[in-house]
Amino acid sequence: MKKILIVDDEKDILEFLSYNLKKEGFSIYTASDGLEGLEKTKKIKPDLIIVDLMMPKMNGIEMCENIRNDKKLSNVIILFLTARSEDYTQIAALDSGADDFLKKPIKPKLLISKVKSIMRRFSLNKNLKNYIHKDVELDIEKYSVKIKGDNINLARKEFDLLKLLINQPGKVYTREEILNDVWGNDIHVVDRTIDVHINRLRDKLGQKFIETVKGIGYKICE
Amino acid sequence: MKKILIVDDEKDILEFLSYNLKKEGFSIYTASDGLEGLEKTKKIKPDLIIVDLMMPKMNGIEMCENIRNDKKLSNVIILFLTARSEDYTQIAALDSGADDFLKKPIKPKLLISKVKSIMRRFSLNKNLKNYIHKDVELDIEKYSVKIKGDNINLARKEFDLLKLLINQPGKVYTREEILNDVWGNDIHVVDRTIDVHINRLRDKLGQKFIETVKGIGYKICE
DNA sequence: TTGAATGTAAACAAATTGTAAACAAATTAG
DNA sequence: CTAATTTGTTTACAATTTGTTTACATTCAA
Repeated sequence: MKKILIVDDEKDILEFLSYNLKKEGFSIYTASDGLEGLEKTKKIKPDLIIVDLMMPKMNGIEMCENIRNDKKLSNVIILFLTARSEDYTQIAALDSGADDFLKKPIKPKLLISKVKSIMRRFSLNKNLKNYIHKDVELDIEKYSVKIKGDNINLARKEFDLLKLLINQPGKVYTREEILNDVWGNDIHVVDRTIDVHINRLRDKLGQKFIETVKGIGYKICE
Repeated sequence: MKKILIVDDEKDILEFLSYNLKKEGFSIYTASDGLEGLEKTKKIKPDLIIVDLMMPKMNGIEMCENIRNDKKLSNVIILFLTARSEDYTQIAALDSGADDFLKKPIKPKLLISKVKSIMRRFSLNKNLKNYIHKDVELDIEKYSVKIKGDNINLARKEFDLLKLLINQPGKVYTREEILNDVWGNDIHVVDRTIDVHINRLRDKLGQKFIETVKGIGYKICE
């Protein structure tokens, strides 16, 4: 499920956007100022951020710049919410790394269309995603994994498994989730196969990188 | 150099856009209706298309749909030019696969900003004429390849394959991507054909230049 | 303490790739 | 035009890597 973070200081707008986007099946998170938005971005790692240009504490452009300067977050799509459509504002926003605009007043149909369209566009390039956690760096495009800068070699299933887990360090992935994501619904393997791959990953990544949650599944240590 | 195709039936607008974009260093091509636009898209393979919504013969939306349905062209960015900004029009356009909008009257600064911003997202160095990586030097125009300055002879398919891979050293190209790019999606050859060509490339370029990523595809060593 | 869950090594199965060779198609030379 | 040559494709099989299962050891929590 695609995650969308909405950042706006006006409660009405937050609710309005949440309602309309939830209806379309997106996972919605909210924040009410730029600082909170930045924090949640780091925590949640949304696929898309819809952010108001004018906000207290940290405005949208500052927030956007902060995000673009963080290598770990560089893949997120940023959509600006703007009341005024003056050119100079848009230019500043574009330079700060915005991907698109939504003009107030927001019309639900246009909102949905735009969000879907921009998601579609970016899903073409989604293989550019990188994940960094602790000493481990994962580059989807290069299919490479580095530990402290040194390349290590992972087999395909090991890579896919790590890719899943590293999506959200700290989150426990059940065996069922893992089977569904890494193997797919129609392929049936014994549960214990996962354990074997986890074991091999631990050999390569170090014993402490992946934690067992007995009775549930596995997670990457935060 | 990035190629931009502008499709509009109004000569004034074609000239206005051409002038402003040429000044920024883009290669500009033009067409005056949707049909011509579609043909030129196939021939030129532009990075970006700026297309008027309303045109004779084939309107922008139809043209856009046609392009989106052709897998070979699916990466092109499409920017709509629209006089009216009514929502229903925009929605139809977004659904047809448009990436963004430009509203008439067009302001040069906004145009440039928008074009650059949207290009940045798709910043693949596709149309460079020469590639140099390690000891290997590839000249697209001359169709020649040098190793440490010495010419070597590559067959056409070998050349095309190398040209693709050397686009982004380190990036893994899947067999599917390779087939799509080197052979095109309407020509069907067996997967293993790729392997054979890779093998021949290795004989000529040295065994260590191209790396196998088992289960995925091939990449050029960084 | 005890039983279920997990770690782990080893055996086995399956998939992928390297590579040579045969053949087909396209190109070039005569 | 035809023959010779080059290029492109398929195939077969060996080598290698990867994936899965199994069996037994170990751990952990009730």
